[in-house]
Amino acid sequence: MAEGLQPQLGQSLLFLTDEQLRKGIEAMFFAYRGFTADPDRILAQKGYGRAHHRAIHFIHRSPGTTVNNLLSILGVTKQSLNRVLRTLIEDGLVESTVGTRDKRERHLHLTGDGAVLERALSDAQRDRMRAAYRAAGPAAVAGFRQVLEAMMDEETRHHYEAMKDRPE
Amino acid sequence: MAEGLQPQLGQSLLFLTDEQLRKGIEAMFFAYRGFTADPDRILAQKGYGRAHHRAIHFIHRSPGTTVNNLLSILGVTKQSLNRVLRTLIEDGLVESTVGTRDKRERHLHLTGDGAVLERALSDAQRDRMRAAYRAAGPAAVAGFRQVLEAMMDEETRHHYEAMKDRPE
DNA sequence: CTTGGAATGTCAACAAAGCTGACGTATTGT
DNA sequence: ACAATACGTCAGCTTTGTTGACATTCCAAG
Repeated sequence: MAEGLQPQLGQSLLFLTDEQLRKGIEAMFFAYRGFTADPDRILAQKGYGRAHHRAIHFIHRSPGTTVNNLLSILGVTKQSLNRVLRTLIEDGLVESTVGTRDKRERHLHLTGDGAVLERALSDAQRDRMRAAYRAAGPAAVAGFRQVLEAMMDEETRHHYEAMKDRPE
Repeated sequence: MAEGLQPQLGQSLLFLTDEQLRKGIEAMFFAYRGFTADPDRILAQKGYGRAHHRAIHFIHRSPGTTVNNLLSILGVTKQSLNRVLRTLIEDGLVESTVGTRDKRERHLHLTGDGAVLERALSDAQRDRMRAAYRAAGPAAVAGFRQVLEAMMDEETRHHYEAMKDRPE
């Protein structure tokens, strides 16, 4: 809509037109569906949902994390998280142990079975991600990450960066 | 995990390590929350949800589209879409007209009020997108789009590309 | 021309997962 | 001793997905 108005800028700002932004918005919407499709299929078989996947992912990522910490990462209410956590504990995928230093806290870990499911889910998700990365190439991937990081809320970005370079 | 195993590849494949992929996965999760946060606030005020936003977006994008076409773009069941559409029609944001050629079809359009809400929602979402784009720069944006497109399902990508360059 | 099947859209009922609010219990720290 | 914190739970509501049943419309085969 604006290319006629700012000819002196040449190509440099054309990527900020409403049309380009709309394409980006639709790309996010459609890509997110692909992003979740493979794990969703595995989860549906086991009677779980996306909420279970998120809990499993971050417990795997930060073993021993507390309920409160998980809450602030996931950005949901404790009632909502608790419903998911309860089924995972009942099914023997997650174990909750009373804190040693502070006995009010519960530390969360994946069990062997939990780790198996986590692996299946993240393998499925990584396979698609890897294919996309490989198709796009390293420069594109760097840009992808940059834009996503700039799109996060301030507080969310802190969570993201806090687990940025944790060693394997 | 693998940098010791393939020294002959140098930096070239390091962006495909499990760790890099995991970071991309988390970036998608966290960024999507930011992506939807601003419209969600507007929608909540009016008593609508994300499903209403999606319907409004694509009706705006393709005026006169049929329910069936919208269904295949959104990837939900017709019953689910219908509930959303019904409230939008009742509230006078969308109008549904019986098809002239085929009377089974309903053609969907935004009303004046509907266009006002659409504008508010897309302005909010574009503002964040624009800030992210501006912060990351044009090269990063190109990579962002490339990776997202590679992440879509085959069928989804066809929908995406079908509305790729429709003129304003 | 009729009639049966396919396509389109609507209504009803249920499930997953988010939310608020209230409350109980154990533990910690002042 | 008492207030604050961490966690769990009950009850109830909302949004948005699902399946199943049904009405309307179109089209094509007989």
